[in-house]
Amino acid sequence: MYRYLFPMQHSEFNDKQIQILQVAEKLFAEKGFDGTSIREISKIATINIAMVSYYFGSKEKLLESLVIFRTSDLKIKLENLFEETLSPFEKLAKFIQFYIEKVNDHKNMHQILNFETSSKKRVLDSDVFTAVKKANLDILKNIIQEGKDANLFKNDINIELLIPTILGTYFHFNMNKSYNQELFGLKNESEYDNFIKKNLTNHVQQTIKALIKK
Amino acid sequence: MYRYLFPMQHSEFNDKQIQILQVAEKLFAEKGFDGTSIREISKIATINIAMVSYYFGSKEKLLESLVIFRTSDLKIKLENLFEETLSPFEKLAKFIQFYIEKVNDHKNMHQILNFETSSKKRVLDSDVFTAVKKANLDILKNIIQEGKDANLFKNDINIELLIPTILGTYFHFNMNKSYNQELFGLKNESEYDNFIKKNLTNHVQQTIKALIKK
DNA sequence: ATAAAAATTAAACAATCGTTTAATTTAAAC
DNA sequence: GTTTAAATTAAACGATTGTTTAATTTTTAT
Repeated sequence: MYRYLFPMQHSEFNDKQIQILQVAEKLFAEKGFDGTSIREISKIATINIAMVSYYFGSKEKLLESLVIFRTSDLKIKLENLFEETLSPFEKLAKFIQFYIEKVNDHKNMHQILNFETSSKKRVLDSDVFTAVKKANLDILKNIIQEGKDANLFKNDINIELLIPTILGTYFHFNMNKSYNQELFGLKNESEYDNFIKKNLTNHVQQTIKALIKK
Repeated sequence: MYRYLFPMQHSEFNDKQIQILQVAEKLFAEKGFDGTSIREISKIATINIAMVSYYFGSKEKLLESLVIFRTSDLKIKLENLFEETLSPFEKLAKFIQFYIEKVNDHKNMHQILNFETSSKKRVLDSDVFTAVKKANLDILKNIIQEGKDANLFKNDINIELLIPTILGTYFHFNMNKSYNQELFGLKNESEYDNFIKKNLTNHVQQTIKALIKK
């Protein structure tokens, strides 16, 4: 009997651990942390109940490991965008497109984080997310500044409030999924996803553009 | 020993029931439905554990009763607005202000609903909310139409996506409360609430206005 | 091939969960 | 004031929770 008691800070997870993390991510997103039992995770992941404690120590530490496992995926990488010869408007549109795309790719993790960060039950190490959020915000700030310098964007823009509008629109759309599926006549999953990629993304792009253009 | 076994469809709740509902609302919002125990509710509401089953039948039915208890509060009442001699721009601004104000007044209930409607654990009677959402949407549609008729608004507006932007911006701001408190230097609760009432509301108003104005 | 380490298992653990019980107290009706 | 109904209580219920145990199997290293 061996025990993984060291903290998993550098996401050195083996295949079995990743298998557990993926099932946990799905179930936590669908039913919430408190609404998901270890037995349920074990059953779907086809492992023994004891393996969760064995690999992660506890249910809470499983959540912490999941966060560590996914943290790197939350950062948007747009550094390359700045080297391209795009106008500030084009850069902004791409930023929005990539951001929504990224968040949509990891919607389960974001669903979990949205609940956990507003919940008073558990305290997740928010420093990591704060850093990620600020890094993503800085990318936007640079684009806006470029547009200001080129005399294309307004000067009195509250950049910090653009993120809530960009992501908030997406999240709110997703939080009312079945309602919106009916409202927009999106019959299946692929139509729904396509609507996000095209219509919703375009709506957000147009919205932000209208707000900031001089 | 008597038992309240009939369904509570018309929110005829007595003082004790309302007391329980208010505590439950707060705790469900803070810790989630599954993260809140009946014993915890009872303790804070200073009632006996059995009273929840006595009055509501079960924990799930307590949630259903809570939804019924609050449903009427979710509708925004703006009929009077149409009788005023306001321009479509002013009406739109007022609509946004009232909507955000209303949602902010019942943020706990909305927090619960946001989780429950996206959760696959329980199924709330969504017909009620769908009706409320559509009614609120219709008010906005009327305002937009008025603006179109007056040749003030664009003709190619996707009205259905305006709501996600209006409410999504607010919800996303609230979901990252502590992050935003630091980012905007909002030291206490009243400063935070004031920021929503003024800055955030103004931001949303400007955003929607910029998007739709011809 | 043997020994040590790691992985996996079934079973049991105590704690907590929502719910029900039966008895008692309080309030309402006559 | 007596009777009936409603409200409230402490205690117990069985089920489920996360976690640990001790034994066994599998893998790795020598």
